[in-house]
Amino acid sequence: MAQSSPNISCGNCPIRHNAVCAECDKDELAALEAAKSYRSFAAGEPLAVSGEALTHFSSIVSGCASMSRTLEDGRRQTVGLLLPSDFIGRPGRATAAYDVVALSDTVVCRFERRTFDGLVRDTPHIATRLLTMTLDELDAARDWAVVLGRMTAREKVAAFLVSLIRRRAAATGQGEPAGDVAVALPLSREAMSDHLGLTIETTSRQITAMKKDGLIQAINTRAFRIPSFEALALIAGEDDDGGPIA
Amino acid sequence: MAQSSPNISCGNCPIRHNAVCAECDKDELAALEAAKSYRSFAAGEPLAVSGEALTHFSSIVSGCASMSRTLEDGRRQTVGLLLPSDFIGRPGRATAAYDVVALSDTVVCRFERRTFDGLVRDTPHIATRLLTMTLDELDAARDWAVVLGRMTAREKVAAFLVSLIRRRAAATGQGEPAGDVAVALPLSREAMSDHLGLTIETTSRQITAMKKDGLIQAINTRAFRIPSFEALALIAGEDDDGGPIA
DNA sequence: CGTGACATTGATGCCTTTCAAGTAGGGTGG
DNA sequence: CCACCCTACTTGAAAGGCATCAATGTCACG
Repeated sequence: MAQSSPNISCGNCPIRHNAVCAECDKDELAALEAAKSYRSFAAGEPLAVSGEALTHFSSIVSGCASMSRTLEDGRRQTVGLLLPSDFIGRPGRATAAYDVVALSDTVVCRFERRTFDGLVRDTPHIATRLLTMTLDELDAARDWAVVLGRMTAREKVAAFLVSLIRRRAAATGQGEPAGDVAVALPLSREAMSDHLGLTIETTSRQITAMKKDGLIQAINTRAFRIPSFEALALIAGEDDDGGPIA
Repeated sequence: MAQSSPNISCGNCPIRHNAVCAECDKDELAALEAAKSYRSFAAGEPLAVSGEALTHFSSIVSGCASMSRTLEDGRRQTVGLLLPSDFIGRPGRATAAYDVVALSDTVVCRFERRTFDGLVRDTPHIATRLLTMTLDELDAARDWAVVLGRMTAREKVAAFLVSLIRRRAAATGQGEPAGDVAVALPLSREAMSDHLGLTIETTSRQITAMKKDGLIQAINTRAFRIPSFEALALIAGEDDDGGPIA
């Protein structure tokens, strides 16, 4: 069950320089320290349920969660993969728009909704950071629309791996990945398929085929070695500059 | 060719209460009046080109534009349909992330990029409004991901018509559409297909089939009568409360 | 060592794409 | 004013990719 977690100091926080608090100075941080609390969720637990009250604004500190919507007949589409520093909720809204589920054990740093609304209103450094992050998320969502709308199953799987590897590298302060890289999948084939708009079977078959083609090597079912990141990115529909093909 | 257009007063502006300026008071508006300029684009003209410099932050005043990305082999996905009050550009970025093309004759109200960056920094009412709009756009982009990833061709077409009708109603200050409604398509079958992640042929076939089923009636190729908005929304995967199905 | 969740593999069918041809509407020039 | 033409749209036939249904395999855990 979801549990409160002991507070850690913002100074030691792993997402200190990437989350909504990234631009805050010492004084502002003190105000956040006073208002924040931590909570941990086990893999599979819901952090939010679409349509229901969302009492807190949360930032992922560690772990991984998916944001998704499920249609009446069971079809499900993940609309975002939440990694450390990503946020859940929005100012001025009391209801969750999507289901959010922990994919692995996850810790969040959170603020009561009304408290956070006040922080956004009174702390320009939070407001501007939130705007930047939201604009980034918007670009990411739009980029993903290209994947969902126009790419083949194989391209989708490659694009997913590429984006996962890129985000990992960015989060650890590394530059653009290159050459031989490893990637651990924080999610099941089902969660992956929901993200890609594919069935589990199609996803699995594409992975198998990509192994046969030497694009990826299985370390285990949830971890791959990628002999050539560039080759993978090429399949994902990108030129070798790291951007989408002109 | 793109042309400068005579300025109109913010007081008479059709998007005064919906655009980034919506929350501005009289004094702030005066600053905007001084900095703004208008420009008009004929249908088919580019407002922005992906990867190239974007010198201005623009708001659509009238008309309609599409934001899209084209892959090397010609596959194209529209990532956003821009209607009056929607904006193009983002603070602090000098390069366009997507292609933006006018679908019909379009007028924009715009600010030089650096001027706008200053306005966002110094005018809280603009910053907060921009945040709200960006969060709304993010939700819309995520909602559309469900359509692209999990819906059938027919559902996609229905969802598109529903969203178009809803946006029209919202822009003209009406509530939720109901019963017998008409809708004028501001775009070609091709642009529509790019938005839906379908081919022109599939889109056309679905429209034909929906006519046969009595869901829509052709006024002409670019305008339909919808005998029952509710019936259309149901096909688009929504319950009759206007929200996505639980 | 049995059990259950997760993943892979196989066979088949269907929806969408692809390739191709035909139709309709709008504008132009004779 | 009408024939012509260009573009946009529609319709048809066939192919292909992904989904569906079904079974088998694998690993962790009790």
